[in-house]
Amino acid sequence: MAPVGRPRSDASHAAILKATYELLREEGLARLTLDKVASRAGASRSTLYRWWPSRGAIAMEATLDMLNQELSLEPKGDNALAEFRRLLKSVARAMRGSTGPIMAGILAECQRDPETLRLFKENLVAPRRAEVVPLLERGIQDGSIRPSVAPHTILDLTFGAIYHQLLLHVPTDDAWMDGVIDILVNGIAAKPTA
Amino acid sequence: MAPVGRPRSDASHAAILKATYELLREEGLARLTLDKVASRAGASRSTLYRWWPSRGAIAMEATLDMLNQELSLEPKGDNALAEFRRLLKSVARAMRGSTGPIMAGILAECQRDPETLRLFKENLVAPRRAEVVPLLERGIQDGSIRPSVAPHTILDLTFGAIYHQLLLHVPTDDAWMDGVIDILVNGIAAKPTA
DNA sequence: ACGAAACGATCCAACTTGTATCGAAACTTG
DNA sequence: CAAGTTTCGATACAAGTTGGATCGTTTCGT
Repeated sequence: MAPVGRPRSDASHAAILKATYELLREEGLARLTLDKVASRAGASRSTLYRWWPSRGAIAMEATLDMLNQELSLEPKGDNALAEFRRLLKSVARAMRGSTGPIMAGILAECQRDPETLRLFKENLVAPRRAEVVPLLERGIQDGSIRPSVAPHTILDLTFGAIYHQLLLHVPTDDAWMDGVIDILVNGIAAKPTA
Repeated sequence: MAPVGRPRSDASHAAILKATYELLREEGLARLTLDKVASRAGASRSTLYRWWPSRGAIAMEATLDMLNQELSLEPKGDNALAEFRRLLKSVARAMRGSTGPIMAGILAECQRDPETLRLFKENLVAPRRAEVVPLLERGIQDGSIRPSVAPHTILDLTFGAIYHQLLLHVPTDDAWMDGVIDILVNGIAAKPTA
C-alpha cells in the first residue's frame, strides 16, 4: 500500500542534512540554529520540526553518516590486540580533524538533552561496542589479552582518554596515542601486582 | 590605596554564589539562567553582569569551592601507587553524587564558551595535575610505577575514563573503578610486550 | 557636603524555540 | 479527471533568554 498524499521530498531531506553538516563544520553545534539550517537548505523551519524532534536529532543524523564513513573496522588477520591498536589509532586520527569538535559538540548537547544522549548511545556507542567487544574477546581467547579484564572496561578507558582530550581541546598526535596504548597494554606497575 | 566608592557587597557576592550552587544542584547548568540566579539571590541581573563575564564563569566559581572541599589529597605514607589508587576512588566517589552532573554540565559549557574552558583548565585541571604529577613521579622513583610511562598520560587515561562515564550518564560503582585501576596498573596484555 | 562606585529595579532590542496557520504543490484513489 | 490526503515553503505568534542600557538610591572615602 503506497502512502497517500504528497511524498516526503528527498531533495529537501538531503539538502537539510547537507546544510547541517556544513554548518556543523563551520560554526559547531553550539551555534547551530534551526533557522540557519532551514535558510541554507532552502527549506522552511516547519519542515525541520515535522521530521526531527530537536536540534540534537538533526545534528546526530547529519553526523552519523560522516562518522560511519570515516571510521571503518577492517580486520586484517593480525592478532586481536594488534587489530585493536590499529582501531584506536584510526579513531584518534579521525578526532584530530574537523570531526573532533563536532563530536565534542554532540557530547555537550547530550548533557542538556536526554533524547540526544539516547540517540548517541543507541546509534553510535552501542553499535561500535558491538563490533569491538567481540574483537577483545577474541584477544582473550587467542592469548594476546589476559582473561581477567572486562572488554567493556577497556573501552571505557580508551574512548574515555580520547574524549578527554577532545573535551579539553588538547591536540593529540601519534606519540600521545602510542603512550596511551602502551599504558593500556602494559600497565603502569613496575612489576605485575596481580 | 583604598578603592574609591561603594565597596562590593560581600553579601550579594555570597548570595549569588549560594543561589548558583543551589540551582546547579536542582536543575543543572543547562537550565541555569542568570535571571533565576539573580531572583534567588535577591540581586539584579546587572550586578551579575558587572562581575562575571558569562554564565560559565559564575557556575565555575560556585563549583570550585565545593569541589575543592570534596576532593582532598591526603598523603598517608603508602607507596605512591597505593596512594594514587585511593585518589582515583575518591574522585569517582565524588562524581557519583550530585557533583557528577554539575561537572558534566560544566564540561558541556566548555564546548560552547572558550572562556569557560580556559577557567576550567586553569582553576581545576592544572592545579589538580600539579598535585598528582609529582605523586606519580614519586611512584616512578620508589619503584611502584615503571619508568617509561608519562605521568600526564596516566592522568589523561584515568580522568578520561571517569569523564566518559559521566558524560554518557553511566553510573559507576566501586567494582567498575577497581576494574579500571586493575587495567591501568597491570595492563591488558597477557604477557608483557615491552 | 561631595564625588565615586555599586546596588536593585526596570526597560529594551535581538535572537531562538516551539507551535500554529495558510495557500500551493504533489501524489493516490475512485 | 476530480476528490482527498499529505507535504511543502512562507509567515506569524507567544514565550523565554541574552546582553546591554538607564535611572534613582545606597554606601563608601575625601
